[in-house]
Amino acid sequence: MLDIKLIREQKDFVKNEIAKLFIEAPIDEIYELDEIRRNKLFIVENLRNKRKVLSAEIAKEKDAAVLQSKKEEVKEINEQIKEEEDLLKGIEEKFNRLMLEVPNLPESEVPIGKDDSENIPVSYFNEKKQFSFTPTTHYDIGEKKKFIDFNRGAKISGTRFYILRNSFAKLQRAVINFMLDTHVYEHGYEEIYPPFMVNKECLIGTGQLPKFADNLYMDSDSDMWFVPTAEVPITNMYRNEILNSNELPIYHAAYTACFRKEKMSAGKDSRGIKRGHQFDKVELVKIVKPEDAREELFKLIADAQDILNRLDLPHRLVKICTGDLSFSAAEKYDIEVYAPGINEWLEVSSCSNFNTFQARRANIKFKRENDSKPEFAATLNGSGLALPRVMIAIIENYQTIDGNVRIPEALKQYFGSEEFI
RNA sequence: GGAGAGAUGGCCGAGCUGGUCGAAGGCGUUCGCCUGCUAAGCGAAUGUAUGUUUAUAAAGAACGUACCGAGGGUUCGAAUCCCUCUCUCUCCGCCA
Repeated sequence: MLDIKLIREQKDFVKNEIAKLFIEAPIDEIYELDEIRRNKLFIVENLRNKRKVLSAEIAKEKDAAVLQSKKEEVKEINEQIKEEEDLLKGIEEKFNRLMLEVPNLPESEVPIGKDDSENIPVSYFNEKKQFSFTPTTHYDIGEKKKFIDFNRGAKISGTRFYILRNSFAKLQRAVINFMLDTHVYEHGYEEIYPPFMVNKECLIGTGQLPKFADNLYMDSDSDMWFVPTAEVPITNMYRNEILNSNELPIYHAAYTACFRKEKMSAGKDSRGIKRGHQFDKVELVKIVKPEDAREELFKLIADAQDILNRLDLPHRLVKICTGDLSFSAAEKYDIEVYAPGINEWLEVSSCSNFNTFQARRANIKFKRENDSKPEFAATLNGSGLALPRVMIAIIENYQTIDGNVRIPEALKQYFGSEEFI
């Protein structure tokens, strides 16, 4: 959520910034509604004050006739209050609804661009591997060795579900442990195991709702929503809290399964394990002082990249342009790993700085000093990393000519004496 | 799932026979005094959000409104009474 004062005082600037995102937002409407809202609030508050004063007089009034007339007077005021309050409530509901639909403003460093075709790969890491044979895909290897069971996955759960078996299941578990261990022991994150289901407030807090409900699974009679990413439970741990500045920065790393309907990408990426309704992910979340947000973003990106470096996987960093920024993000970088079998750059991480946008929605504040005014904190997050695509990259990059997969050096400690799977 | 108890400010904890209660008291924190140093002692300050007016380079100031788990109701007036919901604790049942 944006600061209403920013819209109130610099409406044209806000409109200009949002134009860079190539989407529409009802800024003019909000601006007008804000003024109407404040006028109405003023009226209501004055009426309430009148009532309060009269009530205090009634408490002291001795004369029965005067008492009665004052009571009547308050009753009339109450009717007015009721009327005005109803109007105010309607105005505020609309105002809040519109405010929740306004996206975050981009950082000035974000390149202007219409859509993902204008994202900019800024740097490349680790050489692509040279193969003496034509590398095949992870799904061919997986099916041949019976380590991925697509048919049974579809049988028990439907399309876009698969079953990992045997060595691939073990590999995935090893990668999860490896990533968590690295972030927790090497990068200084606190490990978190959160619920995989959350209430609606959380999803509003981090910005998935109200706009993106169609990508979320939920239990309709208990207001329980499956998390689409650990960002949601982790960031919302601090919802409605005022943190001490000595608690900042907060670094959290969490493994969760993630659930997404992926309706909008129907038909896309249907082959393999690249895009499913359920996938595992290790997520990094930071809560920091606003002035530190950008610097923390680059540190977070480095932490995520470190996983790929330790696995010796070729990857690149892509700067996301304004038109491809997600709703809540002010600045975003994707990390894409190269998979030689399917010959694609796969997004394994999306690292975003939200500035105070999510904190405003989730009401996450901090105090600089004991006696200073609470301020909104900045939040950031990034995958560190998304499992299926790291699996694809490992399988396809480490495949051997005889159809096996060599276990990467960094993962050996998670296996016994095995060299290949 | 059944029975009962509870939810108050950073924390603890009064108030709950309705009326200067945004809320006693204590602890904590901050500032000042005192003091070889520290501790103790003494004094003062110390919730959040928002509106109006005013002011500034900023910060602010004055006044108002809302908030005692959430939402509704009764009343001239609700932390206090009534209803619904959520959560916590205790006991019983069930269970990975």
